[in-house]
Amino acid sequence: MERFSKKRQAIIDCLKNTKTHPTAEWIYNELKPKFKDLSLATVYRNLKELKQSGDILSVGTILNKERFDGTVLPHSHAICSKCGKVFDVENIELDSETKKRIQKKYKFKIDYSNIHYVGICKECENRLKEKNNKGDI
Amino acid sequence: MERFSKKRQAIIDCLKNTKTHPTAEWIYNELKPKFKDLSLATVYRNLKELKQSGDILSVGTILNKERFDGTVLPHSHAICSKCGKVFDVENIELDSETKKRIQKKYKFKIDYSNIHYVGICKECENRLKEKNNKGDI
DNA sequence: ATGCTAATGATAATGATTATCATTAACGAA
DNA sequence: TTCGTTAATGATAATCATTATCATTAGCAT
Repeated sequence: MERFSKKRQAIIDCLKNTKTHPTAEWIYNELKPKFKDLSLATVYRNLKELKQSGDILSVGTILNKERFDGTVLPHSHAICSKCGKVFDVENIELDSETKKRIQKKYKFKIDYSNIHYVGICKECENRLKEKNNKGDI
Repeated sequence: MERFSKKRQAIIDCLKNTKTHPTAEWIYNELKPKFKDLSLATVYRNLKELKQSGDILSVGTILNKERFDGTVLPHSHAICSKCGKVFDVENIELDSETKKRIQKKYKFKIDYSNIHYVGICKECENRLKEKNNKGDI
């Protein structure tokens, strides 16, 4: 039977209390001061379990690292392809006719759908401009 | 100046000629019989470059492996969360008002958007049923 | 307080992807 | 056609995020 562990709860809280979409390592560094004996393995283990139980979500693998999300209400993500920054974005309802068609055509049972808006955040755009200007000597 | 390499062309062709959404290793195994001296590194290298140049797309990292797509016309994907199988799905136009709002609110320049329909394919559903029935002895 | 075992810490192992570097091959110029 | 330049490659070591292992610790029912 599952037990109530302080570290698991801290991981959940950490994720619920940030608007960012952290990696396992970020959460580890965040909690380490409070739990001196915290192990990175514990963070990975719990994130995996919490994801399976539906208590948290995964945004997917961005820039080679999995990113997590404590907000389970339906919403989308805007993702910067340069720095990997993620913003929560309002949910939009997808055409249910399309969903039905997919389920029928592929005999595929849809559990949920994700929308990712991929692009460039302001900071990265500015940084790229800088670089270009320097090249124009 | 970029040169025309037979192996790069074969990798592109391989991707354009399959309806699946392969991993680097799958492509490697597919081409190995024709190019006895093909190296896995060459496949990885080219996929990375082709992705950057926009000649191919990445479906994302599924079950810990990056999956590629030779179809660059706008479309979506249905993804089985059990086996990782991917189906191409008709494109649907997302609400442009929402996009404008995102760009303004986050000062975020959207390049493109992805829709993933996550669920369970027929084969996996059947397999799960099997397993459950066996448990009911 | 005791016993059971889920949860953890430390760390080795795994496995996908990338970097390195010597060699090969594409291709423009002679 | 041959030659020279250098992009592309093969082989493999290195990287690094994630997972597995196992001895120890700590929730919690009794």
